[in-house]
Amino acid sequence: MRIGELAQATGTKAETIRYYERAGILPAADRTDSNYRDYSDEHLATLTFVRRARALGFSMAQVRELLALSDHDDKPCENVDQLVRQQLSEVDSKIADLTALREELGQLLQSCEADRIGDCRIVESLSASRARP
Amino acid sequence: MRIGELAQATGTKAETIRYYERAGILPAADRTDSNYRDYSDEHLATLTFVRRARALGFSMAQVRELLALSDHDDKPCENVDQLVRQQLSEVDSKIADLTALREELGQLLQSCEADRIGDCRIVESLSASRARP
DNA sequence: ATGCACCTTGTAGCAGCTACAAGGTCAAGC
DNA sequence: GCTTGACCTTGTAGCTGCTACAAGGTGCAT
Ligand SMILES: [Zn+2]
Ligand SMILES: [Zn+2]
Ligand SMILES: [Zn+2]
Ligand SMILES: [Zn+2]
Repeated sequence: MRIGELAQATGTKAETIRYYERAGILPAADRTDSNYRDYSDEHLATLTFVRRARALGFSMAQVRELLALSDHDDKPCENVDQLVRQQLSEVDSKIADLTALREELGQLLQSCEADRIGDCRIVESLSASRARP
Repeated sequence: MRIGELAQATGTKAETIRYYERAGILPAADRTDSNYRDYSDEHLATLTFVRRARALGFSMAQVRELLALSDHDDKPCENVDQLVRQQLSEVDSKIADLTALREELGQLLQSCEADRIGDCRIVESLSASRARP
C-alpha cells in the first residue's frame, strides 16, 4: 500500500509517517519503480501499535522500547509491564499537578469581587506570592 | 540588579530571562556602562507575575494578554476573569483526558497474566484495536 | 494534452525553553 | 601587575512531536 492508504488506514498524516521513518520508529518501506513508498501489512501493524502507544501518552523513546520488546516473544514481559507502570505513574503525577492547578485557578476566580483591574485580586495574586490577608 | 540576581530572586534561569526579553514578555532592561542588563524593581514584579502565570499553566500568549490587561487599572477586570476561566476549563479538559488515559493504562496492566512477551496481553492490546474477547 | 490527485525531497516553523561557544568585564588574591 | 574565576554578552543550535510549506515527479482520466 502507498503512504496515503496507510495514512487513511491508521488516521495518521502522511507527513507524520515519513517523520516516523526518519525518527526510526517505523522501518523504511520498499519502493516502487517510481520511488513511491510501498508498505506491507506488517508496517500497518507496527504503525497501529505506534499510534496506540502514542495515544496512551508514551513518548517516542518509550515507543521505541516497546517496539523492541514486542519483537522478542520469548523474553519475559516484565519489562513491558514496567514501562506501562511507569507511564501510569507519570500520568498520575500529571493529574495531581493539574488538580492542584485547578484548585488554585478556582480560588483565583473566586477572589475577584472588583469591577476594575486596579482592584482585581486576580491581578494582585498573580503579581505577589500567594500570601493573602 | 543584574540578571543573575534577578534570576536568583525569581527562580528563573538567566537564559530564560533573556529569552523572555526576546519574546517580548519582559521589557528590555537598561544597560550599565559595560553593557550588562540592569533591572529595576518593576522588572522584578513583572517577572514574578510572569513566572506565576506560567506556573498556573497560562501560555506565553495568555501571559502577554494578562500583562497588557494588568497595565490598565481603570479597565473592567472582566477580561482577566475571562482568561482565568478559560484556563480553568482547559485544565479541566486535560484532567479529563488524563483520567481516561489512566483508566486505560490501568486496564492494560491488569490484563497481563503472562510471563513471556509472546503471550502478553499488553503487547496484544497495543497492536490491535481495543476489541477484546 | 491537460488536469488533478498523489507522491518525492528538503526545509522551516510551532512552544518554551536549554545549552552551548566565543568572547568581554570585574573584583579578589598573590 | 597579573591571573583566576565568577559573572556578563551575543549568537546559534538543540530538545519533542509533529505540521506546513515549496518545488518538482508520477499515474490516470478525460
Ligand atoms: Zn471580576
Ligand atoms: Zn477581577
Ligand atoms: Zn506480565
Ligand atoms: Zn505482559
